[in-house]
Parts: sequence; structure tokens; C-alpha cells
Amino acid sequence: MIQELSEQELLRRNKLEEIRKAGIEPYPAEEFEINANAADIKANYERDKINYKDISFAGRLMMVRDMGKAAFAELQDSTGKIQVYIKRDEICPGEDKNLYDLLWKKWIDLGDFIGIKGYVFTTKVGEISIHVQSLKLLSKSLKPLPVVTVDKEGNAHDAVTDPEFRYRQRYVDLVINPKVRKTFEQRTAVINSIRTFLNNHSALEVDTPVLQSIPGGATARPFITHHNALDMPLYLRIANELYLKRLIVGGFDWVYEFSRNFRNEGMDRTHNPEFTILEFYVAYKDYFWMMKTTEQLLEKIAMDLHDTAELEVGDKKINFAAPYKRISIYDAIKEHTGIDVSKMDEVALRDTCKKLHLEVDDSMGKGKLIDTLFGEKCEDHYIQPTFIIDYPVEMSPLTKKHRTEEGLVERFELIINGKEIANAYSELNDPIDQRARFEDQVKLMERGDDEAMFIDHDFLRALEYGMPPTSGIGIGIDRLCMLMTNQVSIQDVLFFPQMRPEAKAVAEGEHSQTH
RNA sequence: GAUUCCGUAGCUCAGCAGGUAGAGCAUUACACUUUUAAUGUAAGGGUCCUGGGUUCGAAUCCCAGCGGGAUCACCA
Repeated sequence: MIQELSEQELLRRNKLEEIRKAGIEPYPAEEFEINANAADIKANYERDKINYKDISFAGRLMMVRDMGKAAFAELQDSTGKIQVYIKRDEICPGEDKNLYDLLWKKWIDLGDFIGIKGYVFTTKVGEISIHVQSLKLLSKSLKPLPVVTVDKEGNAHDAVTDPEFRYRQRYVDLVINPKVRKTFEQRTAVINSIRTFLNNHSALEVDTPVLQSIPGGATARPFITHHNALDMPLYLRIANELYLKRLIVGGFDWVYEFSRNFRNEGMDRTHNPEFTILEFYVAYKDYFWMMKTTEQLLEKIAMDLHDTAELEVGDKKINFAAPYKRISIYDAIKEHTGIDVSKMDEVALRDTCKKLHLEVDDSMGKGKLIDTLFGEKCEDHYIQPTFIIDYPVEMSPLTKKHRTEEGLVERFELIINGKEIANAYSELNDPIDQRARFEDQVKLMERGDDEAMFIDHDFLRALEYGMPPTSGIGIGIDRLCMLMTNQVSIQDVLFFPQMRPEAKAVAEGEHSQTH
């Protein structure tokens, strides 16, 4: 199948040939040395003019205002845009005006990368610009870039807003939408902030297997793959929890990993099939310590990014300053339904759910029923960061039993803006109890719960050697980034969100034209 | 997976009581040596997502498919 090139694409390919015929390499190999960037020039030129007389700058050509024998253009580098001024007699001092008349005026297009040397000056109208003394084509662009213009009021015209275009061709989105770049820089800032916090506490960053023979540590449907040499199924990890705990058994006091997890479930604006959870485990701590640490961490992230703990998220203000409200899951359900479920057995719970018109079936055990009740009736109400604590044992197979409350475990979830952001516990380190909990999961699986956990015998063996009392947490990094960058869709905090393949082959047709 | 909206030039969009496809920016040509959504004059550019159907005639109406968004379900 041959996809025809557009008029503009053909033109650019023709220009490419003209450039080569003129003896100019459109994709030069040698380094182009740079000694300034756009943001630096704009910020520092006025008070430090002496240092901006011999500038070497490179960037992508975004706009040209041609005046005949001179032109203004805008170049964009990784720090932003800057205006440059190109005068024919300046870059072509002799008789030969081809560099200007042909290369600059005819052959260079919007989207090309060019390198310039020159000096910084301020134009009549007061814009800091680079006066070009020499010009070099660094890379020819063969596809026209959407042109987004910004007027005096700062309004963008013809901005590309089509989500499909933006997600499939993120590289273009990043070039033409400066806010998108900022969001991703902030995502990295969130991760750096966390890493600094953890490293300052002498935590050890580790890597654990992504390919696992038993997908453990969470309740979710895994992706299955196959290892040919071993001739066995392998699962992409749904969590790294059981491996990090093995490392606590091995004697590390505090380990952490930014874990790319894979769950074979639905997709929407808060779910992508692959996503990132930060998990960390700390020896000799409990879930109270973990709540304090979590508050401190989130407050620090907000401060590092925004210099304030109070952030605008959609039409709400969310305050990340510690401490956060704590409420038990039973009290939360009582508060929002008026029903005390703390003493109910499975049958009574199922009836209660039915009365509240919640969809339930016989495969659901006590834990899942309570989870449903909370998720449907309560979760949405917690906008400010809130710790929901003390879950029933049935829904927490890896969590230590509560020190005083029968039937509960020492667990909390952190809810922000109606969404779960973190999940943490005092870790179950009693190997006998852990084995019993796994066996309960098997019974759930036999009843038809396809998310129940498998027994991980090696993990049990590790616990039998002894794991110190430990507290652990998983923090949803993508969702945290959505809050910190004020984005409503997970697709806007992932560079390349999962998409169905495009119907039309993008590459095939175009290759067959150029080979 | 269900419901609903959307798919027209490189980009943003208009066109729909069915009658041979339009604008702005971008592109091409010419003019212009401090402009800034530069300007002026002229020109080119489209399997109207794909495939069927109704009709003398479909971008427009109907059906199916593909892709995307939103809402819901599952879930973090």
C-alpha cells in the first residue's frame, strides 16, 4: 500500500535534493557547539551584555517573518523560543548571495534545525534577539509542522487540541505545545523530589524482576507471556511488593523501587495498562510511622514543585500540608451511609449492598463487599488528603493483624480528590498467618474470584527465615503526577499512553516512496 | 464491553432541507534590509476515515467496520 505524499512533503523532498546538489549536507554529522540557550539569553542579556557578543545557538525554526533582504525568525531550543535577525549582506558579505537567497529563502523550512552564530541585541520594539552572522542547516524536516501562532494577548491560534493527534504523535505535541513539555518536566520533578527524599533517609533504590512466574503482591489480572527456552509461562508484574519484602528479609532496612506495573484491565482517564507505582519498605516501622512519612513526603513534593502546599486541582483547592485526616473504613461507611457494618457477617453485608443498589454476586467475600461499599459510597467524598485506616482482614491478605481490634488489619489507603493515591500497611511477617491468608485466597479463587492471589511458596520460605516488623507503601506515581500537574487524564502525564494501532500504516507507504 | 458524540487541505475549522468542495494559517511565486498572529499581490493544494446501500445524483441520508473523546462497567 502506497500512501501518497502531500504537496508540501514532495516540495521538501525536492528541496532536500537541491540542497545536496549545491554541496550542502542536510544532515551533517559533526558536532555543532552551543554556548547559549534561549531562556538564558532572555534572562541574563540585559544585565550582562558583554557575555552575549559571541553566541553559538541551535534550534528548530518555528516562524519566519520575511522582509526581502532581511528576515526575523523564531528558533526554539529545549528552553524556549528566541527571535533571530538575519540580514542578507551580513551572512553573505561578498558577491555570492546563495547562502541567503537559496539556502535561507528557498530551501530552509519551518521545522528545520539550524545552527547560528552571532551576537545578542535588542530590536527597535524591544525584543531581545540574536543578530545572525553565520548560518548552518543542521537537519532538514520533511513533514510540515502544525503552525501555532500566539497573538499579543497570548492567545494561541490553531493550537492542535485533537487528543488522538497529540497522543499518537507526542513528538509533535511536545514541539508545538509548550505546556505539554512543562507537564512532563514536572513529572520528572516529582520523581526527583521523591528520590531525593528517600535517598536522604539512606533508602536503597533497587531493581526487582518484571517477569515473574507468580504475579503477586496485588489483586489484578496479569499479562501473560511465554519464555521459549524455559518453555514456561511468565507474567508481567502487577506489583513488586513480595520481592521488596524478600530484600527486607535479606537485611536491608529501607528499600524502594519505582515499579512499572502491568495490569490487563480496562482503560480510562485514570487507568493505563502499564503504570508506575513507587513502593518502599522500612524495617522496624509500623503504619502509623508510615502515615507520618507519607504526609511529609507529599508536602515536600508540592513545595518542591510549586513553593506551596495548597494546589489548584480542577475547580478544587487541595492542601497537601501535613497532617492529614484519619478515619477508619467502618467509620467512613457509617458516615456516608448511616450503616454500621463493623459487626456484619458476609450474608448481612451482601444484603446491605443489595439494599443500596450495589452490584454484588456470590463470588464476593466479605473483603470485596466492604471494598465495594467504600468505593461506591465513600471514596468520592474525600477531596482533601485523607487516610482511610484499619481495613477488614478479608481484603488485606498481606497485612498484619491489628494490634487491638479483632478482625481488622493495620492498613491505610490515602485518598485524594476522590481517588486512591497510596496503599500501605504494617506488613504481615508471621509466616504461619501468611500461609493461612494465601490459603483463604485460594478458596476465593475457587469461588470464581479471578483476581485472588496465588500462593507464593518462595515468599513464604523467605518469611520463615524471619522478616523484621516492617511497614510498606505503594504510591501511584501517575495519579500523584496528575494531582501535582493539574491534569484530568492519565494520558496527559504519560508520554506515550496506550492506543489502538492506527488503521493506516504510517511507515510502509512512505518508505516505499523514498527507497 | 455498553451508551453517546466526533472523523472534510499540512493544522484549526465551516459546509448537511442530497446538486461538480470553502475560509484562516501553512505552502508556491513576486515585492519589501528592525518585524513580531509582519504586510501587499497572485497561485497551487482534497480517495470529504473505510466499505456497502438508497438515489438520476451522497461530504451531506441509511447500514456495517476502523480510529478517537466523553459517560458507565472492571480496576490503581
